[in-house]
Amino acid sequence: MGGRVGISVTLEVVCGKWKGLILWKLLKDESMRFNALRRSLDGNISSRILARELKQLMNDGLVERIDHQTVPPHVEYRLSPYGRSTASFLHAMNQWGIKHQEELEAAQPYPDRAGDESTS
Amino acid sequence: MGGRVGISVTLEVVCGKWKGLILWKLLKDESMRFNALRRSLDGNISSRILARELKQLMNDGLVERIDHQTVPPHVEYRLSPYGRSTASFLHAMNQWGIKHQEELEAAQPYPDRAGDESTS
DNA sequence: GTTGAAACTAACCTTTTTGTAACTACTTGT
DNA sequence: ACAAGTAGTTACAAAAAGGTTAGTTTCAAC
Repeated sequence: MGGRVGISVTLEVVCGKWKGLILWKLLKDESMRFNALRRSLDGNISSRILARELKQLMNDGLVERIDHQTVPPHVEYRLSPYGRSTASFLHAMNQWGIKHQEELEAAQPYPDRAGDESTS
Repeated sequence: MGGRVGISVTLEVVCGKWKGLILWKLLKDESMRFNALRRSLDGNISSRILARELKQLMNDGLVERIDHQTVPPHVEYRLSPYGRSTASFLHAMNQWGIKHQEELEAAQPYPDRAGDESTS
């Protein structure tokens, strides 16, 4: 036994291709509309995925949804006060990521992240 | 444009079901043998997966493999000096995870992390 | 002399995650 | 009238991640 530590909880919340980026974006931009957020994320997250990610983040109490109840819909997403507490580790992760990228570029000519394919 | 930030790099390195736990374990235990590490991780990571995770972590320069070259094999894994720098965000993630778990338990009677299934 | 442990690897399979395309209702701009 | 934008949803498909079983080599214990 030694698995159920804080780390695993945090990873469940933040892991995946988009969650971290969404939180990071909302941490900087205060509040964003659905499609604006969508377009800001590298341009290629589908609405289906974004909707689901946001739903999960709301479920975890990190993101709030403000529906302005207008007829061409106007909905905004923002971090909850608690959601903003993720800044504690997101900043650290961001710092490290920047450093790590430099390390990798300096050390490895071939950024080979395969690790499973045949090398014969 | 706005995707390729430090966060995404860090998530690529640390994400998934096991990487974070492996780093966390090696951060505390200094050096571990393959099967000892395996058994310490909740008991149910397969050797195939552990081998692959370690390979990727080595590829990223975070973990070192020390092969004692004995005939019933004896191999140890440990964090590289650089690997130990992940402590900067792993500690923060761990802290937050512990807090978050308390928040969830206090707030939500049903820990429903589904978010995709039919609700009809 | 069969069993078990060491550190893996290969073939195969299942589950989870992510993505695509089309479509909803309603309104504004052309 | 017709296209486009708003915030999504549904059905379907692909890819990635994770897991199972068995097998390798050599020695030490029973």
